[in-house]
Amino acid sequence: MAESMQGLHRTHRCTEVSNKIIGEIVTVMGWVQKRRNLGSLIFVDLRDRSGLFQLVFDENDIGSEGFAKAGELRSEFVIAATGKVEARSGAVNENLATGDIELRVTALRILSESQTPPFPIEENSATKEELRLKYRFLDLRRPDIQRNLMTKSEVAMLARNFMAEEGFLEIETPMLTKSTPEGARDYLVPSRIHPGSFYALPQSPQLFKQLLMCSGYDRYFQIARCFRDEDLRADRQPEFTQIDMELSFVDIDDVIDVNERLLAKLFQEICGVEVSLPIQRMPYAEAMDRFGSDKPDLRFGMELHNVSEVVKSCGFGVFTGALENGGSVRGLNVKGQGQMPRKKIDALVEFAKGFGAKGLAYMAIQPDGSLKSSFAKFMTEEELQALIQAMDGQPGDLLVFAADKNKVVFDVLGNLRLELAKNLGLLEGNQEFRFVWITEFPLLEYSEEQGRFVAMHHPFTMPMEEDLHLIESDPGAVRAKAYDIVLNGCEIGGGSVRIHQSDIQEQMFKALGFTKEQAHSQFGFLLNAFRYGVPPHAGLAYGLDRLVMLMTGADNIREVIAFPKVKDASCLMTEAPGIVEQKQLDELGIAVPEPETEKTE
RNA sequence: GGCCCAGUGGCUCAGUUGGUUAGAGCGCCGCCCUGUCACGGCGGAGGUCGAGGGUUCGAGUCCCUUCUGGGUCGCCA
Repeated sequence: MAESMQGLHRTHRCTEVSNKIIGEIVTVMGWVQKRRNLGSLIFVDLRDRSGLFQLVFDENDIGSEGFAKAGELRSEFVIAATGKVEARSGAVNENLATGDIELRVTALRILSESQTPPFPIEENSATKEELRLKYRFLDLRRPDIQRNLMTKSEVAMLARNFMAEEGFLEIETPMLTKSTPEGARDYLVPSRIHPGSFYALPQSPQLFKQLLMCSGYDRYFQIARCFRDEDLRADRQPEFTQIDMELSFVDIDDVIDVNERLLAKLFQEICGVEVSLPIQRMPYAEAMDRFGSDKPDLRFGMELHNVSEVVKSCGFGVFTGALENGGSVRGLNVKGQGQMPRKKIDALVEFAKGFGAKGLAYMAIQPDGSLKSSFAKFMTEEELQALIQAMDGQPGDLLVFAADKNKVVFDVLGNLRLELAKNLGLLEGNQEFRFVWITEFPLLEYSEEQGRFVAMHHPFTMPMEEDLHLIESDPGAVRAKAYDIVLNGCEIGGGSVRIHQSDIQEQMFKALGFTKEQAHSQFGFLLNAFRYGVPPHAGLAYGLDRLVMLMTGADNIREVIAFPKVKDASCLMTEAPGIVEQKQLDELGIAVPEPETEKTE
């Protein structure tokens, strides 16, 4: 039944036809969005990636055979229609870019028929994501997803052009590379030729781009696919794309400068937003202190107050206990929420417990100045008043406090701050794009699990010169020449100046508890390269998917990835990952344990 | 691995304290219709209520287990 398109040539996409070419004969091809059959007159909305265009079928124009064919059209049939562009004789459709014109069809070909799709192909789909992803090829026909992917393409194109103009070279790095145990879990690829040996898919091109600097390429960039075998989130997929760059003979300010101009360009072109430069910078310690987060959302206030000093000798054991254990007591002033019902406050306490808090102390200042509080009975009136003053509390405010180790306090209040902003609708209708560079990250953080310091960024991050002397005496206090670019509370990129001096690199490995042998077995090729003349270098990488997610206002990363994985890292459409044939396993020298059989108890 | 939410015709949902034959809108199929664009009119088909087990005279509804999808904590240098 499907017809050939032989002899036909598409002259226009749907919305490329305009009222400027009324009277011309055009051929359009696309999918049937909707048919409206009035008996002796049939309207069809034709869809392609550009939009919709109305076709009119009248037996007087197309003949009885053609008209009968038009009567058979159904949703998602692929057709070619040739005819004359006309101004609409009926009403104009204001909702359509092509709403004032239509095509009077004189020839129709059905290029492909379609079954009725399992869900409607339309904007703002209400369909369950599970079904959309199983039929992703249909879901991808929807205009909103098409716009997202077109935006992503545009961002990549703009970035490429910008980088080229700035003298960056686009150079590919391997997908089959070596596993390094630091960092995220690797996806492994077995080697057929070396049974028992494995490649790893790159978590980022980090080491290769540093080697390119050693090789004199000066300024490198790549739009690079990266892989991390960790659990998924709304903004995390196991494979994702970075805009990755590295520059030689630069320090922090040089990297920040070129990236601010890149961001300004992207947001100007894509979102029509003027990013005022320079972008604010905030040291990590300040971000934690004020917002409890290293990716603060600066679109609203509700900053943390450190009240440790005020409560250090009060009668409330939870507060003083936290301080005695080296922690702190900090609070949020939730303005005007002093009347929040107990039920909602309890929900906040539960929320806080999800981040490791043992509880959440609160104090609701009633409009008449009286207090409803979970801990007032442990404090004197003077202590309470001092605390309220330290929190800038006014009648009608709700004060919430976390007392614990600093990590927990920041975690709890940082997330509570975001949760409250969401609950109270503080960001509703906010169109702002609020950027901030977070700088001076700690170089190392102590891992309880591993019983040693681990690199916060990676082991090649340059310590700040003024902190170098602390690397042995107080490793946790050393700050790094690392920076993240944060947009509206979302980390969209990050990078660092790298170590290019072998003595500092050795100190770093020592601080990480690596022996020379371990360092060499893992990163020998890089350390080797560094013996042959290495320029000072630094770099940065953006999460392209996250960036586009924010630009398009999508609420999860799957909306900007053509073929994403679901929560358990499988693909509902292809059903990957899948079982492979024994022959393949044998060739790779891989033995797979029998699936566990039903336990009999 | 933990916690939370959801699952009822193709799609989106409603379904009361457990009580006849499980409903609606859209879609789909057929007939009619010359200016529709959420076309309209008439008629029709379509459901093991995610699965299994239990309680009960009786389960979409209550209990247990499990599957699927989502969110999140852990994890993500």
